[in-house]
Amino acid sequence: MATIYQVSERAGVSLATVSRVMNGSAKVGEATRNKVLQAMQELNYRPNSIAQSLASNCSNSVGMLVSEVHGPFFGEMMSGVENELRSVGKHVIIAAGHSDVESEKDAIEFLISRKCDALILHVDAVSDEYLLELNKQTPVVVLNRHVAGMDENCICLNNELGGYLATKAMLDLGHQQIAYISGPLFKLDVRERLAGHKRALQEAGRAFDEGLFVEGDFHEAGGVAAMEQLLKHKQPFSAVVCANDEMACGAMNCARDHQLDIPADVSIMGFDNVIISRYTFPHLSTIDFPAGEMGRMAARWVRKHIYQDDKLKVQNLFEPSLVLRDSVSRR
Amino acid sequence: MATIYQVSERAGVSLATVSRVMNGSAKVGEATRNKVLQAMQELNYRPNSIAQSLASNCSNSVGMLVSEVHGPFFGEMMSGVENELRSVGKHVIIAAGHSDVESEKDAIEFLISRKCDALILHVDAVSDEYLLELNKQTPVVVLNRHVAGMDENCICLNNELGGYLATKAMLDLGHQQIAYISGPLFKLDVRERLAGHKRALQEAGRAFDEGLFVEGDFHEAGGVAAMEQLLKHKQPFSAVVCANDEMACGAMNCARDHQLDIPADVSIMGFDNVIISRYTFPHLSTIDFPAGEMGRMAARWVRKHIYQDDKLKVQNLFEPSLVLRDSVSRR
DNA sequence: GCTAATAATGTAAGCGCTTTCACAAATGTT
DNA sequence: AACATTTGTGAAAGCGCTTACATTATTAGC
Repeated sequence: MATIYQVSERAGVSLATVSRVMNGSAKVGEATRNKVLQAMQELNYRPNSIAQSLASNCSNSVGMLVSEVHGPFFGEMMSGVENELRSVGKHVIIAAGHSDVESEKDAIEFLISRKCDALILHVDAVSDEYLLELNKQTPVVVLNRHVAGMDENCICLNNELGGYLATKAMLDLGHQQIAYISGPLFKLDVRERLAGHKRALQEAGRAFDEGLFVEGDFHEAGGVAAMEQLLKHKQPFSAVVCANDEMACGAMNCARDHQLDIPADVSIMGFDNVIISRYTFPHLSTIDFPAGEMGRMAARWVRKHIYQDDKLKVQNLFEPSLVLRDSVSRR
Repeated sequence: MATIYQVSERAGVSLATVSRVMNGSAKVGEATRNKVLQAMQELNYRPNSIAQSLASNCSNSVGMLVSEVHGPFFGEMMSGVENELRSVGKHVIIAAGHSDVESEKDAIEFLISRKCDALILHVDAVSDEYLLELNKQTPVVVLNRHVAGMDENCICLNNELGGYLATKAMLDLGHQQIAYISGPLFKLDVRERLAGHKRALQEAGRAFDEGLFVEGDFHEAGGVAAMEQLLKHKQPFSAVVCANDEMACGAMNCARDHQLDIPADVSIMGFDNVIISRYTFPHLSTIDFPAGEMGRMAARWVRKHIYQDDKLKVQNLFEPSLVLRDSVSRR
C-alpha cells in the first residue's frame, strides 16, 4: 500500500502539500494539485486512516452502545446511525451492553479506549450520575432517556404522549374499561407511558383502576402472564393497552387461548411498532416509535457538535404516532 | 489522558518496559512490573489504541458488512460477531451494503481504508470474481455464500438440507400435494433450497409439479401474491413450503383471507426461524437458520487466522433444523 | 523599481505507541 | 575464576500522517 511519502515523491512535492490536497486544509496551486491527484491515482493511494487519526487526534469513529445488537428496535436505531455517519465518512463501532451495569460500563470503557470521537448510548442500567460524569470525559449522546443536566445531549421520545395516544384511541372507540399492561416500573419511559395512560383516562373523566393494571416485563411470556391475571381477576374490560408490542402479542395469544376473539371481544394495542406488529394476527395496532429517525438524529448531533457541521439542526424530542391496524375495534 | 511516557517516568523505567508489561511481549522483572502496574493505576492510564494500531500495523478491528443493519436476520449475525470479538478486545465496524453492487463495493472500500484486519461479508450483489480478487488484498470471510476457490473462507448453511427437511416434514405428515413458494432464483441459496425440496419429493416418489411452484421475492407481499396465484390456479394442495418466513406470513394471511384455516385446511412452513415466526398466528413452523452461531463462527475464523488463536476450530458448514410449531398438521 | 503584503510550498517536529538492537546484570558451567 | 548463557532493561528508530513555522515566489502599491 502506497504511503503519502511515495505520492509526494512521484508528484515531486513535499509531504505537506500532499496532505493539503487530501484535506483541502490550505490553498494549493492548481497545477500542483493536479500533479498530486494524478500521482495518487497512479499509485492507487488510500490514506491510512489510523495514521490520520493519530496525527489529528480524531478517530473519525463513533461508538454506539445498544442493549442488544439483535432485536428489531436496536436494529432500526443502528441503521439510522450507520446511514447518517457513513455518508460523511465516519464509522460506527458497535457494542452491546446487555442491560447490565457492569457490562454497560465495560462496553463504554472499551469504546473510550478505542478513542471514539463520541458515544451514542442506549443504556438502561447505568445511573444518571455516571452518565453526567462520563459526559465530562467524552462527548455523549443518550438515546431514549432523559438525563437532567445534559438535556441537549438526549434524544427522546415523548413517551407520555404515546401512552396518552394509545389509551385515547381506545376511549375514542368507545371503550370504557381499559386494562393496562405496563413494563417494568423501574424504567423511566415505562412510568411516562403509564402517566400518559392515566392522563387520557382522567381527561375522559374515568378513574385509574388498580384492578385493571398489571406490571409486565416487556417480553411475550410476560404479556401472556399479565393477560392471564387480568382474565382471572374477573373484572370486565374490553380493551388492553400494552407498553410494548411483545407483551401485546403475548396478550393476544393468551386471549385467543381463552376463546376470546380479537378485536370483537377485546381490543389490543401495543407500543413501539416493531416489525413483528405487522406480522401478528390480527395485525397489531400500536404506537409508532421512530427509532430509526432517532438514531439518525443522534448521529446528526454528533456531526453537528463533534464534526462541526454547524448548519445541522438537531431535534431532541420526537413525537410518537398512532398506527391503527386490525387488533382494535369500536365497542 | 496519560501516555505511556508519563507512566514510564512515574515508574522510573523506560517506555519499552511499560510497553512490555502492557503486552506481555517479553519478560519483565516482578518488581519492575509491579512498579509499572502501580504507576498505570495511579495515572488511570489507558493505552491509546490508535497509536498501538499504527505502531503495530494491526487495527484490532474487523469490518462487518451486512445487507441491512436492521432486520432480525442480520441482527443475530452481528450479535454473534460482536460477542465473539469483543470478548478478545477486538472491535467491529459495521456497514450496510443494501444488496446493491455499487453500495457494497463502496462499503468494502470504506472498511478497507479503515484498515480493518479482516472483513466479514454478508453480500449478495458483488460477484464471486470480485470476492476472490478482494481476498488477495485483505482477509475476507463470507457468510452464507459459497465462493468456489475460497472454500475455507466461507461459512455456509446447508440450504439444500433445509429445503429437504421442510418438504420432508410435510410428506411425513401425510401431505401429498405440496406447493412451493421460492425466493428469487438468481440467488444461489434459493436454488439450493429448491433443490432440497425436489430431492424430498423425489425420494417420496412424487414428481415436481410446475403448477405448484411460484417464484416469490422474499417479502410478505410476495408471499401474499404467490399464495393468491396458487389459489387461483385451482390445482389442489394441502401444504405450502416457503423459502423464508416473511413470505410464509404473507401466505398465511392470504389463506386466511380466503377463509382457509391454518393448519386444518392448509399447512404452512417457513424458513429461517426469524423472530417473527414466534409471533405469527398460528406460530409458524420453520427451518432454523443458526445465524447467530454462524456469525460467531465467522468471528472465530478471524480470531484463528488473523489473531493467531490457533487452537480454535472453525466449522464451515452449518446444518439447519426443523422447528415444528402450529402452522402444520397431519393430513 | 523597490518594499510590503500575499500566496504557495517546504521543513521538521510531533502524535503515542512497538520493536530491534545493544548492553548490563545475574546465573550457570567447567 | 573465567567464560558462556540467560534475563531484564534502555535507547532509539520508526509507523504514516498533520501542522506550526520557515521560506520562497508572486503580486500589488506607490
